[in-house]
Amino acid sequence: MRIGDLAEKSGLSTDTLRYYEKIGLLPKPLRDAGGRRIYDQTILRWIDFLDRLKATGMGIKDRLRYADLRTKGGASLTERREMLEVHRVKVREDISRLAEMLSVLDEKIDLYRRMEAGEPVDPAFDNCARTEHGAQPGLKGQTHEPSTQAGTRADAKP
Amino acid sequence: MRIGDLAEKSGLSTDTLRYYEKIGLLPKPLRDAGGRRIYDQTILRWIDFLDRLKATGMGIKDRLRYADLRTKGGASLTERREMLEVHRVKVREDISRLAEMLSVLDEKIDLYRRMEAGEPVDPAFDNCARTEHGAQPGLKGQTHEPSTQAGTRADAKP
DNA sequence: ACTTGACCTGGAGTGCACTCCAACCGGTAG
DNA sequence: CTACCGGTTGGAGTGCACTCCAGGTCAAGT
Repeated sequence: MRIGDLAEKSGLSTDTLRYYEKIGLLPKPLRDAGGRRIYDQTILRWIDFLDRLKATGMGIKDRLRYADLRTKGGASLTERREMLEVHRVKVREDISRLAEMLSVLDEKIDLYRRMEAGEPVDPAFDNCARTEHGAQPGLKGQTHEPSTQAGTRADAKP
Repeated sequence: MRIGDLAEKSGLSTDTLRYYEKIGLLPKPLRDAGGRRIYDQTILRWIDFLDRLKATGMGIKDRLRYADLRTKGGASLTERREMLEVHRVKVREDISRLAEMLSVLDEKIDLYRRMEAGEPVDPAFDNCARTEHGAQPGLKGQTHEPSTQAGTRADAKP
C-alpha cells in the first residue's frame, strides 16, 4: 500500500500522514526501490485508534507519548493502560458535561419557542438580557447562578 | 464591577475578556470617568453561556454569530433557536461518539490488564502490532479488515 | 508629592494541528 | 520519447484561541 491508498483508506490526507510520521505518531514505514513509503494494513488499526483518541479530545502530546510507549512494545503495557485509564476518566467527565449542556440547550430552545409564541416569559431567565441599550441600574431579581465561585475553567494548561 | 473582578468571577483572564470584546463576543461595556470598563452582573450569565457553547465544541465563528444575533434582540429569536437546535444535534452526536469510544477504551484496558497478567491473548486484537521491527513476511492469520482489494503492486525491495 | 496597582491600547508571540507549495524524481501509458 | 501521475523533501502559511508585553494613564492610599 502506498501513501495515496492509505490516505484514501484512513481518511487522512497524504500531507497529514507524512506530518504524523514526522512528529512520530506513525512509525517510519519501509520504502520501495524508488524511495516511496509502503504500508501494510496493520497501520490502519493504529491510525483508527489514534483517530479515536483524538476524537475524544486527547491532544497531540499525549498521543505522541502513547505512540512512543507503543514502540517500546510489551514493556510499556502498564504505562499505556494507565494512560488509557486516565483518559477514560476524562471522557466520562466530558460525557456528563455534554449531557448537562444538552439539558441547558433543551431548556433554552424551549424558552425561545415560548417567547416566539408570544408567551409572557421572565426575561431574567434568558442570558441574553441586553446589557448595552437596556441597562436598568436597579435589578433586584438576581435569579439563580448560586454564587458562581469562579473555579469554572481555571486549570488545564500547564 | 471592573474587569479584574469580572475576570475573577468568570474564570477568564482580563486579556481574554478584552479579546472577546475585541472580536465581538462580549458587548462593549460602559466606561467610568477614567476610561475603565464597568460591567454589571448580567454579563456573567452571558459569559457562562458562551463558555458552555465553547465547552460543547462550538467554534468561535458560531459563537460570534450567536453573539451578533443576540445584540439584535427579540427579532433574532428564531434564528438563535435554530442555531441552538443545530448545535443540539451536534452535541448529541458527540455524546454517542464519546460513549462508543468509552467502550473501546474499556475493552482495551481490559485487554492490557489480561496481557499484564500473562494471559495468552491474540495480539491481533491489539492495534499495537509492531510494524517496524517485527515484520515477518509470511503472516497468514490476517484477522479482520475485510480484504480491501489490494491495489498494492508492491515490488518489495531486495 | 509620590508610589502603587489596576487599568488602558496596539501589536507581537505562542501552540496546536494541520495544509499548501515549489522543485524535484521515478515509473508507466500512449 | 514524452507526458503525466503520484510520490519525495523542506519549509512556509493558515486559522483558532488565546497570551504576553511595552509603554502609558488614572485614582487612591501613605
